Amino acid sequence: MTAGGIRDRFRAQMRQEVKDAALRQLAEGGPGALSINAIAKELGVSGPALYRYFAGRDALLTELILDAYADLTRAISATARRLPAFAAAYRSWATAHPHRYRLLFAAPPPGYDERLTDAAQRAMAELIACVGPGPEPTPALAGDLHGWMHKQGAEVVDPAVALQAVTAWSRLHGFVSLEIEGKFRSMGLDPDHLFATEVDALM
Amino acid sequence: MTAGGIRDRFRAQMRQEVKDAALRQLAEGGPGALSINAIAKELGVSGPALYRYFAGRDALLTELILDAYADLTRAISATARRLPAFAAAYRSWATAHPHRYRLLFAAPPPGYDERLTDAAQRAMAELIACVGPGPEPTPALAGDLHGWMHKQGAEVVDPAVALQAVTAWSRLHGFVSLEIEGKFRSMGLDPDHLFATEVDALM
DNA sequence: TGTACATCAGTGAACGCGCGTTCACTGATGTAC
DNA sequence: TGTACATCAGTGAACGCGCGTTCACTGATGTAC
Repeated sequence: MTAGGIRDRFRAQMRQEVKDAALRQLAEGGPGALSINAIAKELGVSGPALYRYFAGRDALLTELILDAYADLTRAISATARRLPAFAAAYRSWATAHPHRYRLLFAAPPPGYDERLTDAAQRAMAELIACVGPGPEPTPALAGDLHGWMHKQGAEVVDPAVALQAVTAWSRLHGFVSLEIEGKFRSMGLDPDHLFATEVDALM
Repeated sequence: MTAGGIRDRFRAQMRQEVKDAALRQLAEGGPGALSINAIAKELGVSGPALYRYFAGRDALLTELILDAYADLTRAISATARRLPAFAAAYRSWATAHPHRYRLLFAAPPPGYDERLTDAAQRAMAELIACVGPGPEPTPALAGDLHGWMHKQGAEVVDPAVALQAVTAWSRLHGFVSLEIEGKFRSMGLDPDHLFATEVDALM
């Protein structure tokens, strides 16, 4: 099953090459530029060959999203557990891989895949570890937050901390997504300057 | 030129029907579901017929984006000039027309169209009218902000006000885009509750 | 060490589909005399 | 009021393209005896 046979190694490497080519095409062609045939051509192989490695276009796309979540989670968990460091790491990852960042928020392939929400929650757990309690949530909201953390399992967290994490994420996402769409630059504003201001206000 | 002849009226109405069908398809099929042929079929007309009304797919898309900006601007300018009212109107418009809201941030059709940035700035001007001065921007940022408002023409605005507007927009966009992608709901959080909290913190 | 076999990567043809766009054309309709 | 003409909406065929996916098949290669 987990054999390290020659064929298995070859398979793993080829799968990675397919994914790399897919990301390259997403980066160049914008979203919706994920084409089995185009990837095959780039790898110098016929289209149907890729079906040895992925069940189809949707399976490949799903894996790219999962990889993106995992990669982002790795990036943000490698920092000090403080909000400014988190924010900087989050932004760095997004601006370095804008097409992958977009993947996280685009409509997922049809066929609800539980692995996607799991991956998202793993990233969120990192953020929760970086914030302190914010304003006390209203009772209704506290109930929601409690239910969410319960479903997520593991440790019980102060709802005021959970709320702070959600708020920070919302603001960070707003900033980062405007930045990668070039909205600040098209207004002649330097994103670095703006970000410093925004991070100061985050806490 | 601006004749009100029968043919002109017919033309205008048909153009509108094309755009309506286009929006319907965007709403159902997700982004990238804008197809000349599919629209024609929905209108019970052959594909090439639409070329009487729009130069091509890109021209149609550009007009949809311009319409969306204009419609959003109308919605937010119809409110009291206070930030909470602005935020509520902005969110209402976005959640009522999520596919059109996405259009505003998706990659515009190739061939840079100055009308698009103009439309965006008109919306931004409404926001500026709703906020008071925030924290004093750093000198570099103040310079950027000054240049931006200068290019935008008209009235001179305190850079601290402009910064506050940009910040509010960034946060609002973060919240709204997470909401319309269903990220809060998938965490079991009620967007209404969250929004109330976020708006409190906006000011 | 040598041989037979099972595994599996990759091919090429085909299916059915949809896309944006052009072109020459028909036929209705508003308009000018 | 009646007629001739210019305008223009819409058609159907065609072009060239790309897509995801299936299928039967070839040929190499690792593996088991």
